[in-house]
Amino acid sequence: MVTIKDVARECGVSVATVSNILNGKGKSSNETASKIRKKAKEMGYVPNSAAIQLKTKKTRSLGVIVEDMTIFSIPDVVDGITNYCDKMNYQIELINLRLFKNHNDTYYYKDFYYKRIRDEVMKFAQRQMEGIIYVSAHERVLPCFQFDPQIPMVMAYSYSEDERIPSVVVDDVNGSYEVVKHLISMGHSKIGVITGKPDSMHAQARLLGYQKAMYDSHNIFVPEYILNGDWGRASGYEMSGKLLKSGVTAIYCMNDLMAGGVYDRIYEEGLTVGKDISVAGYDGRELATYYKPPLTTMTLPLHDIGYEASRIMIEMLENDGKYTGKDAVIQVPCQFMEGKSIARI
Amino acid sequence: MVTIKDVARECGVSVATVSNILNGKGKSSNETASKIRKKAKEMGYVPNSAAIQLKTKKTRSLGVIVEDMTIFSIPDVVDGITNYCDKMNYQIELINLRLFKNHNDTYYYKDFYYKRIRDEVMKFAQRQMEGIIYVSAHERVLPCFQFDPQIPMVMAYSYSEDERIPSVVVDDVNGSYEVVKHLISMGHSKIGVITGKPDSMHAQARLLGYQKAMYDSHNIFVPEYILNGDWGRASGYEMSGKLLKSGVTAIYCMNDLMAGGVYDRIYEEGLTVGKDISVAGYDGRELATYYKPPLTTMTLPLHDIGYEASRIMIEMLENDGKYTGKDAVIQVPCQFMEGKSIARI
DNA sequence: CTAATTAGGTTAAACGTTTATCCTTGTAAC
DNA sequence: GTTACAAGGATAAACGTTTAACCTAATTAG
Repeated sequence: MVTIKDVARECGVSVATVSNILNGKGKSSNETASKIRKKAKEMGYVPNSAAIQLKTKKTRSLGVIVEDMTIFSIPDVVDGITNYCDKMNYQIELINLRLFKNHNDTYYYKDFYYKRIRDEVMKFAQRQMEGIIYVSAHERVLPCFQFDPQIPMVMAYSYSEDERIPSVVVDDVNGSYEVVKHLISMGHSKIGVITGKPDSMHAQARLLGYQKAMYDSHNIFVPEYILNGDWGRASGYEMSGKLLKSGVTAIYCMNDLMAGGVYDRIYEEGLTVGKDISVAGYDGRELATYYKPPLTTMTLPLHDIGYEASRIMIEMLENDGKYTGKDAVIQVPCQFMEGKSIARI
Repeated sequence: MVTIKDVARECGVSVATVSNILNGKGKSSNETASKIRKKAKEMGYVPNSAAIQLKTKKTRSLGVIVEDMTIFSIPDVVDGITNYCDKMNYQIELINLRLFKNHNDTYYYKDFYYKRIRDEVMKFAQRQMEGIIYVSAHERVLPCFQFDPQIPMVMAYSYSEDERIPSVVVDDVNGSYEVVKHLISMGHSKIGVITGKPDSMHAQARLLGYQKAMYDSHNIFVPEYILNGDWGRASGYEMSGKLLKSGVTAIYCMNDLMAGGVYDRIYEEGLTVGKDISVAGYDGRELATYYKPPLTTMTLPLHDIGYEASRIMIEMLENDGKYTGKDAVIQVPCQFMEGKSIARI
């Protein structure tokens, strides 16, 4: 490997001069400057980043921790992160916890879980990462960052309990509001809803959006129209049975998977989706475009969440690691995706 | 940040001693040893990895380049890579080229494409990555690594033209062979096949597997049974129209997406999949488990490919960066996934 | 004509480790 | 009582940069 010394010797100048020229600092004649640049290129000089790091204490690297690389949504968030970091010329180190794969249930005990994360954060600190982005599709709040190493952090796609740590999340309330508003605008007022797991933040927020939309449109609140699902396809199938009997004209599922189960049930009863009964989903998964008819749903802003999270991270870095935004929680809007699963009545 | 000097001063010994103890080298009394270890922990000493890197020239980091994080298969391969690297205590730096997103078509011109990759490899070299794993879901061969920096490389999920670079790929021939053998074992002999794009390595290999299975079972080769698809759902729909007329009892699609189109067509003609006509797929996508009936398919060994690629990478690293395996191409077997889409006749 | 400034550099310290070499003691062997 | 050796450490150079401080000659201001 050719070093700055080699270049300096070859050009007959000091290393300081080479360093200055190559970094666009200091002063020097155009003559030497171009000679140095030419030689450096010629000799294939690449600065040793370990040395630079050691000296400047800047790595221009971010640590990214994901809970599971292979589940829906995570890769898209990472895609957004890489997109912005590339633009800003930041490097990314990736840690994939594989939380749902490596370990048995004991792993979920708070202590183990937190210890693992703490260890990884420590490693990142040791490697001089300038900041850490934590990506989780986990619904529950993660209050796990109340410990030592003062390295700036941002949560993407899930919440932090610690208010000093900004969280970039889906704007579920408004997204859900829009879906239901759309159903209403198509003439529906008896709108059943199959929720996700009731203790999930997403389900809570989406339910609020539903209620707000219903309220704003002066629809009477009917408790029987609200049934708890568990995000799984089977629960969509199961709950829609009850809903169909209750006389609703539309079923809003809090994710596309459950909507799949709802489709199954509807066809089983000899009805047709988008004609006899309407269905709306949430998530905007590719899967949903293959449903027959294609599902009307809300696309999650996964890429944007990653992008925004890294934008905030780098902004913090330029500000002494402190977050200066007014809200600790940043809501990113979903995008409406119209299919053919909703009838006008 | 507390350095080794601080620890040394605090313990009243030299930095060399601290370094030796903490790295388990040299000799020293148990007394000082334990004192140093205790103090170090107490003071929260973490070694500065930039300094270590500078001195030892070892980073224990691998660069991973993926062409697009968000497309099917890539995240699972990365998952496999992280799994093995975690075990071996190697760190990962990620670059997501976003090849199909950022740029218009001109980008695909060989020169641009190669230049981009070369640039990224250079960056990795500068950052002292010990090796690079290149992950591509691209079908075509990538002859792009014939350039300077002698940093060890491994290809995952796609082929390299350069024989010095090992490629870890799906064993398509045998996977395809097994699928078709299974169809035959269920009593089918008139087996239509919808291929992927004919110029793709995957399609070629899977076709060979098909032919081999047919030949081994003494089935007559019928050219009309082989129709070219393009991996897209629509082409499955289209091609199955012809196939149904030609009297086949089973249709083998070279991916699950096309199989979806085939299902559509079959139901449109008033037939039932898994009864009147059988369908087999390839890829083992989650999607396929939601088909009705669930599709019988071959699951790609994506995790294993990543795992194996990094295993080979690290093996190379321990061997002066040279690959010593006998084959430049490592085939990883698929796993058969039985659905209910194949009738016994 | 002198003093101040500037252009175009050079010197050397510093970043935080590792590691080969060197230096004391104390003990054992003869 | 000398010689050897080992145990337990210390010294200092080196890794490849950056950067503050310094130097010299030439130009400019007054």
